[in-house]
Amino acid sequence: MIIQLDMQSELPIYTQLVNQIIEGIASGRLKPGEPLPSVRSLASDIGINLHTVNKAYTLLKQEGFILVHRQRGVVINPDSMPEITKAYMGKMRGELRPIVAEAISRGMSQEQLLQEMEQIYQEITQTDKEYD
Amino acid sequence: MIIQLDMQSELPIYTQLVNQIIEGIASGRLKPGEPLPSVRSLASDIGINLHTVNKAYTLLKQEGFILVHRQRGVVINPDSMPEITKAYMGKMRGELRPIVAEAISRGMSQEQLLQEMEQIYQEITQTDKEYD
DNA sequence: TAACTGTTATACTTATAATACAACAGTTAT
DNA sequence: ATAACTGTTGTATTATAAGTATAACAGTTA
Repeated sequence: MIIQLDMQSELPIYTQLVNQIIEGIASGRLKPGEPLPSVRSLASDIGINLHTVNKAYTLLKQEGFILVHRQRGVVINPDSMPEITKAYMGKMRGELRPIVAEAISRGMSQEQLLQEMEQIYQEITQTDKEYD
Repeated sequence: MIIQLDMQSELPIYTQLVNQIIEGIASGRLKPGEPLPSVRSLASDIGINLHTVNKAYTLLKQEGFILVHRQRGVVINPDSMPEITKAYMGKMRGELRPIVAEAISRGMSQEQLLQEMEQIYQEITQTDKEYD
């Protein structure tokens, strides 16, 4: 699992970590049951503090993306992924809304916008690569 | 212009202000040339500090959504809206990407996702209302 | 026994968000 | 003229979040 951090980003480090791990799952690079580095080794590898990694793992655990066996380590949830709950849909719409509004203000058509979304979806799920 | 703030939100107040004004423009409720409340009156109306409103206005001005005449006040840009620049597209894609990734992880299909986006686009631009 | 695992606790630093109070320069209506 | 308004700027303060540093605990594994 390759992690790319932007220290100049306005996004907190732990948020960037969460995002990249979720994208790893979405892309298939991280498969169910696959182990993740320990909080200490990952922190050491990318040069950040243990607590920052721990915060990201804790969030991912609360949502159900990963499982934590007390002394065995961290793994991608081997059984299931988080559901499409009403709470999640509300969160997602709340995030999309200002993005869509700005696009409209700038004159972007619905077709353009949907095409961008489709493009990103394809980029993430592109099947022409295998990760083993 | 009705402003609805969520003081419990993780989003800063000035960000909520920016978002709501941009959505006002996108929906047509705020038309080109239309005046916005002064920093003091808006701050007073919604019970926040002058500087918080000023920060939101400054950001909107920098992007080109509003114009500020030194002593005349603030208006929605009467001539043009910000363009769809490469920088903007990069920002937009960077915001969409983690949202799409999470949706994929949770098993949402491309069709479902596009439908949500379309729904939000329609909600914002619905033409069955007139704002005069 | 030594090296590892997640977890927890405390303390500290830094940056951002928001507020409070004040003033300046220019405009507008009385 | 003068009072009331405009955006702008400055400084100081408080609160919260982010990140780091150091340390320890309990259980696992080689």
